[in-house]
Amino acid sequence: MNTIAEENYLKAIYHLTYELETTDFVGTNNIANYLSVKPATATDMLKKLKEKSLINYEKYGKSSLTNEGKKLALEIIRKHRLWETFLCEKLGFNWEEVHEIAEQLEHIKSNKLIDRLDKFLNYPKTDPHGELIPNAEGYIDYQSKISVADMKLGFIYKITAVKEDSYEFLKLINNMGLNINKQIELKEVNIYDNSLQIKINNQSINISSHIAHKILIEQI
Amino acid sequence: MNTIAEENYLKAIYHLTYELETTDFVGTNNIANYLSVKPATATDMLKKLKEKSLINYEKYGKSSLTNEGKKLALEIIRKHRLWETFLCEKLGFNWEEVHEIAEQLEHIKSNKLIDRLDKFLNYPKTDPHGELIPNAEGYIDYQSKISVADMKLGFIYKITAVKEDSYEFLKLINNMGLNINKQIELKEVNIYDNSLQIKINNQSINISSHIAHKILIEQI
DNA sequence: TAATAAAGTTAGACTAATCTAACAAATAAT
DNA sequence: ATTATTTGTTAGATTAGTCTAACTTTATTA
Repeated sequence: MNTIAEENYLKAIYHLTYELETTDFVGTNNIANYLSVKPATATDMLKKLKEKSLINYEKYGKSSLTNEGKKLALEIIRKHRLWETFLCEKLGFNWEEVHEIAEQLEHIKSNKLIDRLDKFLNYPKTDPHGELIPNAEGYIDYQSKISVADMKLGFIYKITAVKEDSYEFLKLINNMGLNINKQIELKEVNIYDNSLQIKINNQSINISSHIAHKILIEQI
Repeated sequence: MNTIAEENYLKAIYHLTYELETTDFVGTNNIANYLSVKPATATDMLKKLKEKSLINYEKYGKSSLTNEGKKLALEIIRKHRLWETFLCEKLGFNWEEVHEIAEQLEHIKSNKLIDRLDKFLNYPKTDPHGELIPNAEGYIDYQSKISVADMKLGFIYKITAVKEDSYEFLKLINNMGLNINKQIELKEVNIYDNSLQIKINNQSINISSHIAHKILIEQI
């Protein structure tokens, strides 16, 4: 079993490598800065995590997660995002308020608890910020995150979900014929305003960039 | 803000004084034993809690909670019992499984969280074990816990709740005419088996001690 | 009431996580 | 390529919570 501090370092390394940086390795100062501790403190913890085979670390070198470390980091991120979803959907918090509380809840130790929570929330794929939630095996379904704005020419997609569920938004996309499971294809990007020409229902329609980002799709 | 260890000591002293013992003071060994730590460890913490004005403690003497300490202890107990209720009612845990998880959840810091949870659970008065849940001000409504078995001669009560909700149990008490809001009065205790003669609906009926403990009442 | 037992405290040590200050290595810049 | 800057490490100290071992106080009992 790992301490809360250890879990926070693993999570930090995960975010820095896979979400904020382009490289697969992160520096000690980087980690220290992210966690608001001094570099000396981070050095000590990196040694400890290397000892536990959770990270790759060499003196004066950059660090990276081992497979085991990555798996643990994803477990914590899963917990964090499921709790955030719970706080917003069930307890009515705004998504700006939930982060701090989820930072505490993510360290509760009980696999059964988190699996039951997942079920209670109906196995959500994304949290209230739109971030993907890893499943119990630590697998992230990146497919489920691409939106109409990410479509590439020459591929066919289908609409799977929307990111906003206000009545007004749903009415609009319904009027445009953009329904779940409909097939959709990119024809052209209008340089002028980044709006898209889309083929749907055998006709070409124009979708604003704003709307395009809110409609999730999957390649078929 | 207090540490998790401090909170656990306050809770331990509360339980030992108000729920397990008859006196208002508890010994150091008693506390240490309850928390599975050595007496020396407890001594150190007792000094610290005295310093923070959360307990009354004198060298070689017994300890007790100050008003502030008691208030904090009740806050933690409130959180513990609300989380237990959540785990059982919303996530489908059995009541034997929830204690360990609630021991962790009770230390999450956020008043807003616990008040929202309380609302989400519809302001429950007791947890799944039948223990009373203190309200946000630390007040425990002991009235709501007395059962038919606690009735005194010469007072009039009304039925407010039941502690078991199996179909069979509800059918039985319905057949006996014991419904919510009905007025009820004690006539006699049968020494033979501790069963009670009760006046209800203008007739005298016999209720076994077992059933009597499961029907909650309130004096009117 | 004096001896014994039980309860409680003190002193010194350990671990985890943090810090500051001094130092060392790696990278960038002239 | 030598210097300057940035990055990272080491050593020693601190705080919280715990331990063991030795000691003191209070309570019990013969």
